[in-house]
Amino acid sequence: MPKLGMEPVRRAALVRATIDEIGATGTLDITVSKIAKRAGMSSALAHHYFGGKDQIFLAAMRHTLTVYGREVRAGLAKADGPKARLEAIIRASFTSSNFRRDVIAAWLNFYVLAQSSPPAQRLLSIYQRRLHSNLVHDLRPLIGARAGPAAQRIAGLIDGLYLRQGLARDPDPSDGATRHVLAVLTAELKGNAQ
Amino acid sequence: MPKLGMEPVRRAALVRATIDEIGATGTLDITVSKIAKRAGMSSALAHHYFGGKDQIFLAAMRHTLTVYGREVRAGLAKADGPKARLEAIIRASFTSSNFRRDVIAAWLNFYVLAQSSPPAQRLLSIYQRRLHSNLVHDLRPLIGARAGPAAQRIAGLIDGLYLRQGLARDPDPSDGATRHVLAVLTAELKGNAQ
DNA sequence: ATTTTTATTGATTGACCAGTCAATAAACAT
DNA sequence: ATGTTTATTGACTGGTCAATCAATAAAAAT
Repeated sequence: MPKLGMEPVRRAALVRATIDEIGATGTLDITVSKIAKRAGMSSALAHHYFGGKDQIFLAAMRHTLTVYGREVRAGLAKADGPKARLEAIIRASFTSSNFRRDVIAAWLNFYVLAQSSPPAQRLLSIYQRRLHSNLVHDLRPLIGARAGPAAQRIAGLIDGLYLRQGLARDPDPSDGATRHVLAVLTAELKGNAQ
Repeated sequence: MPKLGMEPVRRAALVRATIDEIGATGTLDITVSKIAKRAGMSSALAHHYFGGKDQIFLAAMRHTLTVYGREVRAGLAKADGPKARLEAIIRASFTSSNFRRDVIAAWLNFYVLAQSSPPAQRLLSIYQRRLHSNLVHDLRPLIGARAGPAAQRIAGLIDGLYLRQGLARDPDPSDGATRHVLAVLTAELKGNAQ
């Protein structure tokens, strides 16, 4: 039965199945067999393509980060001027593709893993640095030297609201979180945060 | 050898050992045997007093929450007026006893667990509601109807900065986080966040 | 035609671990 | 003295799971 060129198809299926499985259980305590079954293959094949459980999960997070990065860039492309660009960055963090229950569950487990796994820590740092430098880039022309601290506050607020929303029982539309961050952005631009 | 009245001693030792062990590994993926060894007893005894692994961890989080609550109350007792009280609440979240690596690791794992464990979810809700109502109580006299949304932003910022600090490699003194939250508080009080 | 590469899985191994239980013994109660 | 409660553990059980491997087979290359 072997059709050639299956590798990318299988990898993609495993990545999606991993996020689905994490979303279904909430935990990273899932078995390779379950992921493989969800992706329609044997666990041996999953090992064959990824090598091990950690690498499957890291691939899933790399994918999540790629999707997020794409959304940020898409938003920035349409934005005109620093303020519009800042709003685009903030909105991108709460788009429906990043704000789904399963994706949030993956993020939470990713945070936990980042404490003990250097590759996960590295991946997380990439996300954090990118967000920070994106924010600073567009805050600087508006508030100069205060851009750095302001960016830290906004980034912290994004992560915190993301976390809180992920744990809320009611699936509040991401609107609330977005508006909250925009409100703080406004305050930062008015220079009243000190 | 049995000395009587060991139960509270053993329980306390297990709670402390649990947080230490989580801090050492970063994961909740720890064995009862490891915890028990760290606490100087057999795993059977740990099971005897707590019943199961989940219950040991929940007890550890209940303890953490108790310590945190005590610190909030201690801060509030010394504060005079709404603004000083708000500052006390914020400072309490970042005291050295809550801001230790192992405690933060426990929190992260607690967030993950809260997605799938109703008792953990309940415990987390208690923390969140308490923080929110504490903030609203002292924001209301200062900014009236805007207290609710402002409290959500401040609570989100606290959680987000806590999370970010927990994942940073350099153990930045909690000062930075505290100052950031106080800065946003100032902005909220000036009424410029919308 | 046959060798090599790619795809695929069932079965197995080796390790780990949560939870149980029977057994031991000190303290206390009667 | 005898019985009961509390403390304690070594040993065991049942189950789970990551990772490996040998075996099967289709496609591609020679």
